[in-house]
Amino acid sequence: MKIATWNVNSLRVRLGHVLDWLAANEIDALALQETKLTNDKFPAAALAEAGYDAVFAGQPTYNGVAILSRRATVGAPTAVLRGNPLYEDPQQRLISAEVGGLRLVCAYFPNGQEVGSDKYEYKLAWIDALRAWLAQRPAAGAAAATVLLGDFNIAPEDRDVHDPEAWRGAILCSEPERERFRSLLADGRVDAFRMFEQAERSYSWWDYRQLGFRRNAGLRIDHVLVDASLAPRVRACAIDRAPRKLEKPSDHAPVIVEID
DNA sequence: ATGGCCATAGTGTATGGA
Repeated sequence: MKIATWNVNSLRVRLGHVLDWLAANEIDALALQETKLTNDKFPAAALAEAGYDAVFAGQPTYNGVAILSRRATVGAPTAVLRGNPLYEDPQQRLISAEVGGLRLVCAYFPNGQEVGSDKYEYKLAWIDALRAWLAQRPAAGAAAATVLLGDFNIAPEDRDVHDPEAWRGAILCSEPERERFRSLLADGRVDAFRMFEQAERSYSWWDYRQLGFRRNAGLRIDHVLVDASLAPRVRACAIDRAPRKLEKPSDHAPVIVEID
């Protein structure tokens, strides 16, 4: 089963890229972030035409998340939950559903804007609440194993940053953010990307400015965390840079994980 | 020199992203 996550930075603008990419890569489930669409504008019909069922949680202008599943291979998403029951949040950043026997949790972590700002405090509180909710899930065996995937807006280590000194302590790289990423792992998850040999300077986001992609001036902030119980079934994990090379790309590349 | 781009709402230019 091939599962992926992609911050598309407007599904309206990127729908063509998403459809082309799904067709080319035989993706069974796709977690989307920053759809930037209200639910009435979600392109469910076009996706259905392409063979994908969708569940989504949107709002005007900002945020917005969705989970797509390939009808022919894994069927429609079930047991859909929007948001975190432990954390009232008007921002649509979280949607979860069962697909192909796995619990997928699609997350768009807050950006945080600047260390010490109100948005930064919101980011940390949002992550703490996510952790608390995930910890409440029934014990393994009683429910589907979980894949937590999305745009975490955290570069976990210096090797995930193109210029670690320039980014030292900055938003996306600050120690409190990294500590929270590590705590999500310590709770019993594995960073699927780091289970495998990867090229040095592997990133999932590149700034639109300053020829960021051409210079590979990027960050690895999009992640797939699998429950430790799932790790033996993970066959591969990779970042696909191809869509970042297209005309009018998202600034993020998709991350694909293959699970038996 | 610390910005440069992109999307949205909406038709100016501000906000947010990372």
